[in-house]
Amino acid sequence: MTDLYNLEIILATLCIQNLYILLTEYFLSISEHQTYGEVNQLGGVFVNGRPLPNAIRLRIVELAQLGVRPCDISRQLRVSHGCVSKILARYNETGSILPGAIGGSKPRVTTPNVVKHIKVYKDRDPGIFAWEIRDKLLADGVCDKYNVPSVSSISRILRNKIGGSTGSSGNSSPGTSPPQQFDSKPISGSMHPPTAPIYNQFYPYTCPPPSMGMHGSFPSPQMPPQGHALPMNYKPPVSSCVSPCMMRAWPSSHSVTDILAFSRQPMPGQPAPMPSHDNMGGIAQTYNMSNYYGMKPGMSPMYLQS
DNA sequence: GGCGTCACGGTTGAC
DNA sequence: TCGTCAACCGTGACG
Repeated sequence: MTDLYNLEIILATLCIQNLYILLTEYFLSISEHQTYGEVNQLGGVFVNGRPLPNAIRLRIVELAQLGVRPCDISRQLRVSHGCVSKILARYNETGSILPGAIGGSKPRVTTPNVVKHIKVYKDRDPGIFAWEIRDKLLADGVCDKYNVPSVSSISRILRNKIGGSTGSSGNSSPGTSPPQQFDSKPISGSMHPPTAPIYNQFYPYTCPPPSMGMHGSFPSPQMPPQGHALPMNYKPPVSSCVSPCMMRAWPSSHSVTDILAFSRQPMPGQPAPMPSHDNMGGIAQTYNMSNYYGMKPGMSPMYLQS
C-alpha cells in the first residue's frame, strides 16, 4: 500500500517535471524570436526605460575610483557617457549606485489623521470653508506645507468622506476608500519602503555578481543601504522554494499585457502560442538572460548577469 | 575630445 | 481589470 502511494507520488512528480520542462522549452523557443534589448551607438545592449544592471553600475563607480576617465568608462563598458555621468553624479551625491524609485504615486496626504481633524473642524464649525480648514491644519501642526491637502482635496473629503458618511453612505467613488487602506502606510516625505532590493524582469538583481560585496562602501543588491533612494517596486520574498535568482519581482501588469500581446502573435513557422504567461508560474523566470534580452548575434553580452 | 545637461521615448507601480 | 499619472530609466544630441 505504501509502495503504491510512493509510486503515485513519483509519477505525479515526473508529470510535474515533464510539464515544467515542456513549458520551459516553450518559453525559450518563444524568447529566441523576441527582441527586447536595444543596442546603443557603442554596441552595448540596454533596455529602454530600465536601469542598467547593478554590476554595470558598480563597475562604473569602481573604474571611476581607479581614476579611469568617464569617457573611457563609457567606451569600455559601452554605456553612453551621459549615463556614466549621471550614475557617477548620483553616487557622489548619495553614495549609492542604486537607481531611484521607478513608478508608483506620490504619498497621499489625506491620511486618516488629517481626515479626522477635518471632521473635527467641520463638527465644530459646520460653516467653515475649505481654505480655513487648510489653514487650521497648518496652524495646528497636523500638516506641514509639504503635505497639507489642497483646498480641492479638503472639499472632496468634506463631500465624500465626511458629508458622504452622514448622508451618502455607499459611495464607492474614488477617494471614498475606507481608512484601513492608509493604516499600513506611514506618511512621510519618502515614497519608498524602509528597505527594498532592486530588480526587475530583465535584470536578476537578486543574484549579485562575484564582485558585489567585496567593497564595503558598495551596497548589496539584496540589501540596499539605509538612507538611500530605494525603489518602490520592492516585493518581499514570498517563497523559499525557488532559487534566489528566481525570487525576483514579476513583471508589472502592464508588462505582462505587453508581453502577452507580443507572444500571442504567431511566429513564422511556429505553432499557435500556448496560454498566457500568467498561468505559467515561475517558469518564465528561468529564461536564459541572453534569450530574455533578445540578444542579436554580435551583441555585447556584457549586461548579462549570471 | 571630454563633459554636463536635457529632450525623448520607454518602463514601472500606485491609484 | 484597465487606464491614468508621475516618478524613474538610458540614449543621443547639443553646447
